[in-house]
Amino acid sequence: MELQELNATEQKILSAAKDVFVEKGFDGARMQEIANKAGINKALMHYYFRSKDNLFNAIFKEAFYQFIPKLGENFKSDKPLMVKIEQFVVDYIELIKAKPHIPLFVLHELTRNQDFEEKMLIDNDNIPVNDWMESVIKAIEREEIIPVDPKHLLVNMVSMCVFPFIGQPILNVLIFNNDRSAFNDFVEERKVHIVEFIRNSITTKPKS
Amino acid sequence: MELQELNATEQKILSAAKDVFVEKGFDGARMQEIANKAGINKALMHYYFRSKDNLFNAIFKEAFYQFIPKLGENFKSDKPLMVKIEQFVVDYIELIKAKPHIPLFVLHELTRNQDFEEKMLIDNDNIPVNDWMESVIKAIEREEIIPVDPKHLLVNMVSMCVFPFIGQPILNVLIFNNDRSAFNDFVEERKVHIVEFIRNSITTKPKS
DNA sequence: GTCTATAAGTAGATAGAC
DNA sequence: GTCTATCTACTTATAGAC
Repeated sequence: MELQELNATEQKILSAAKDVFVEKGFDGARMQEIANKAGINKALMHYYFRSKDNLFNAIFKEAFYQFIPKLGENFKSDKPLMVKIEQFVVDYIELIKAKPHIPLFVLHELTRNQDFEEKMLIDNDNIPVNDWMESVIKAIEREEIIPVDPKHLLVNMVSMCVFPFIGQPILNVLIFNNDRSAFNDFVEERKVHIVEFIRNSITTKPKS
Repeated sequence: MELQELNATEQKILSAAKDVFVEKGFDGARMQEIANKAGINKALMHYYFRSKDNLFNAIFKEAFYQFIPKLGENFKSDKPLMVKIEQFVVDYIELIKAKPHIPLFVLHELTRNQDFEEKMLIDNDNIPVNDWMESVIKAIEREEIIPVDPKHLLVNMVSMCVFPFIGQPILNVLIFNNDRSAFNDFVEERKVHIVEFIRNSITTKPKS
């Protein structure tokens, strides 16, 4: 989306579209439901956005970059690695807590639409994985942490933050006996737990 | 599904249905495509399975229990916890490698269909989370591992095994530059890496 | 059991009045 | 810009011949 002005109607449509697409997925979403939720009719949606595909693309890019955290500023800094990891884990869990359905939605749609790579045109500059790699290697050289593969460490960290939200329906049944507040408490605990779990695994300091 | 006899046609339909539903999801799947893939026509599908919903339910339960690993035999044993963890990680990654699209499919459909709990009638006996909990607590008492919340440890372990497959399209772009064999190597490495990562974090032995 | 033909309903999209 | 009414295509499902 360009940085053009959006009138109130367009904004209402986009907001409703995002709600419905995220909840139902592209295939399950109905233009009629989006129109109803936006308080207008279908014809007006097609006036602003020519097709369902167009409308979807308009909301997906934003959802995608909501899911891909901006590691940039954090990892380019010169703080100790564990400080950066703690900041990432806390911020990322907080982010997903606010929009818990975004990760599953994004990943499902990416799998559905194989040629997304061209569409999304992910610019690796915006998502500086290389900064993360260097950051870990430096920490190893400084002997802040023991030798560890930066890619696996990154995937471990992200997995442990995101997966509970994607697997929530199963966790709710198998672990929390459908007690919704128990799940929320659990996620809150993870901000501390994940950092400690990683720290115990990779830091050179003796354990307490 | 009961353990009744299934004729060849039914099996062809079920097999085709599973392929299409898992690839496209319920909303994206078309009965016509399933019929084509099974080498029959739509009418015959409706003769055996009354509706799309019926056909879906027939394949979903199997997919679900393919995704939920049977921890039973493993965790009821009296082996050291790290031995059990290693066995779980290796077996589970091998399982998902064989059917890499099952996890995202199952989780997406569970989210789509809120009342699945009644439908699936998950019997907690088959999925003995309690055995895992006791197993961890025993290991803490024996001082094989340091004190750690069994629930978080379970979620950590499962997350690190499953998430790479769910997030594969993103990992492929951000980390592996679309080199598919690099992803496969990465997953293979994780069988060892995850176990070591957990061992370093929770065992009482000094690090090497 | 297996097929062809078709019914009934719904989806996305457009025409055209205001 | 916003609406009502409608078109066209597609989807699930069924009727009925063999």
